[in-house]
Formats: sequence, structure tokens, C-alpha cells
Amino acid sequence: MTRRDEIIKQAGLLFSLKGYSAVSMRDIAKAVDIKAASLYNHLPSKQAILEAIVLNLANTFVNHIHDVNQNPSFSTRQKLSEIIQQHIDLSLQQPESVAVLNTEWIHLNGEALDKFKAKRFTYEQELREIIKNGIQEQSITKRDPEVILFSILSTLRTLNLWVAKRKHLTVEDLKADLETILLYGIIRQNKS
Amino acid sequence: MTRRDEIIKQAGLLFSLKGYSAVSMRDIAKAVDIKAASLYNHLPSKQAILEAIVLNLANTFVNHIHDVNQNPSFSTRQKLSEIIQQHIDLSLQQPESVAVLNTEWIHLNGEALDKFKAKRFTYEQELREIIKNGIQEQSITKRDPEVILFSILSTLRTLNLWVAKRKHLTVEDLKADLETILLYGIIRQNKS
DNA sequence: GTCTATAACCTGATAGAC
DNA sequence: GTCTATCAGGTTATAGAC
Repeated sequence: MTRRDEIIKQAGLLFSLKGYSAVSMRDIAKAVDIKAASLYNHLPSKQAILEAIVLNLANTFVNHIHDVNQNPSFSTRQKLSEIIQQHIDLSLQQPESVAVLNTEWIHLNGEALDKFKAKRFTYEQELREIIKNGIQEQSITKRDPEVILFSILSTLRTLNLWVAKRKHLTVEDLKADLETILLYGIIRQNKS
Repeated sequence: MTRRDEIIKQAGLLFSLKGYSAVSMRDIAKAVDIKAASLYNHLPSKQAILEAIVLNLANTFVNHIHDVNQNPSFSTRQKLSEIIQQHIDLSLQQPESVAVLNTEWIHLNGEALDKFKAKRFTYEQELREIIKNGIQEQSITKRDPEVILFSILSTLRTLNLWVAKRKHLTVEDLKADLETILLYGIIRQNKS
């Protein structure tokens, strides 16, 4: 890991704990045990650190859902399963980056903000397409696609806030339960 | 509306847009058209404004779920319905306060932070109880109660981010769709 | 209740020595 | 690549006039 990567990693942790604006370059410098001025030898600005974290992870998400959606061997059900898995994995592996992506992107400016918004829109479009296809082929219930989209996305996007605490479940059990809950609901149907 | 209320309202709007740390007392003062120093005639500190917003709304949520949970005439299904309705209503009526409650509480300190955390825990406990009762009486599927709890809560807590945009649906239709999706899932069952 | 002035400190970023 | 020193400006909050 280069020095630059280490700075970005520590900054991400601090941003996720206190928020971008509440973290100073001196705070970040202290976390990597150098002086604030030395940070500028590796990165041009505080903004650049935020951009690296947010755009990097946004790309990971977009690339993944694009690959899934493009794969002709996946059913609607399987596509949703892959997407849920990806969110669980990244929320467990990089909870700080997911937190920053979710809540600190507002502090991006100019071109980087535009890029982020475009990525987010693309991601939502891919998922929207999967849902609309599912409704058309009658594998998904005929409810408002936007409500389905944001209902599922809300849960997936905020997994980072609680998955780490669920240590009584294996990742496989967590995935199985979450998938059942999101796809089949929680109400037990009468079998009569 | 008193001057104090007006300050809190404008501050809440700014906090929800830019985050607590990125909003200065001068920004808040400008929004109510006075000088920053004059704010201190109505409120002791910037912290006090955040406390008022967060704790006030947290109380509203906790009081409501407590009343619902205590009502012996409600079934599990009806209790969940009432809770969903409350989240939709508050997310539409006070989207800024909901946003501040969701994301800016980290900037609370000392006693106020403890109070918030206690309220949040109480809220989750009430919902956890409803879910566990539902599982016991077999009206809710036998899945991990924590996954059910946070899956539903994630969607309800972030309604403020998208409900306002869903103008093609009436509030009643939105509620009906969200309820179906959260409680019965999205996969269309084979009726064969 | 609102103002001006100011205290005491923190902010991102740069210049230039080593 | 890291340091010290520093710039120019922003931060919350207070004192005291009106």
C-alpha cells in the first residue's frame, strides 16, 4: 500500500466517524503520523481525498451491477440475488467507504459532484431496468417500480450501519435471510 | 412561531442540506436576517439548536411507537401498518428534521448524545418486540428478528430521501405499495 | 433584541529549508 | 518526502453600547 493509499484509508475512517467537514487535514495527518503540510506531497487537496473514496467505490458498484445485468444466463431473481450479495460483501469489507459514499458525497464540488451523480443515476437505472423487466415477465409483483427500487435500495445502501454487529449469523445465513425478507416479505401466508 | 422556533427551523434546513459542521452561525443568522451574535439571545449555542431538532423528533417517533405497541386492539399487522404510516407522514411533513435526525446526531455531545442514543434504543426495542411477538404467534416468518428489524427500519428511516419525488402517487397509494412490498415482498408467487 | 467589535482559536493551503 | 513557519481567512462565543 502506497503512502497515498494509506492517507486515503485513514481519511475515510475519520470521514465516516465525524463527517467530512468535521475532519481537518491536521486530523488526517496525525492519523498517518506526519505533519499536515506533508499530505500535500501525496494529494493536491482535501477534496481530492473525498473524490478518491467516493468515485472509486461508486465505480465498483456500477461496474458490478452492469456486469450482472448484462449476463444473459441470469434470471431476474438471480440478478437481484447477486446485487444483494455485492452490497453485503462491500458493507462488510469496506464499511467506512460505504458510509462516506452514502453520506459525504454532498461535500463534493464541481466536476466530481457531477461524476458522482451520473454514477448514482446509472446504478439506479440498471436496477430500475431489472425491476421493470421482472414486472413485465410477471416474476415481480405489479407495484410501482420506483417504490420497489427505493425500498430495496434503502436497505442495501444502509447495510453498513448494522451488518458488522450481526455476528450471531454467518454471512451465508445473513444473505439467505435478507434475500427472503426483501424478496418474499415477512408476513407468513396462510396455506389453507 | 417564536423567533427561537424560526431559528431552529432555518438551521434544520441548512443542516439537512450541508451538514451540521459545514453550517456556521453566520449562515443561520443570514437565513433569519439578523447578525450571528443576536442568535445567542435566543439560544445558548449551536449545539443547542441541533439538540432541539434531534431530540424533539426522536421523542415524536418514540411516543408514537409506544402508543401503537401498547394498544391492545391492534394486531401485529396493524401495528406495522401504523408505524409505516407514521414514517411516511413525518418524512413528507418534516423531511429536513428527519434528515438531521438520521445523519447529524453524531455531532451531539455529552448528555444530549446519551439521550438520543437511549431514545433510538427504545424505538428499536419497541419494534423488536412487535416483530418477536409476530414470529411467536406465527404471523411473521421465522427469520432472524434483527435482520427483519433493520431491513424494515432502513427503508423507513430513509424515506425522506425519495418520497417527496414520488408525486405520481397519492400518499394512500404510496402507503399501500410500500406496505405490500415491505410485508409481502416483491416476488410474485406461482399460484399453481 | 439587535448591533459592532473582538477574543481565542481553527481552517486549507503554500513557501522554502533540509 | 517531511519538516517549520506562515498566510489569509473562517470558527464559536462574549462584552458592552444602544
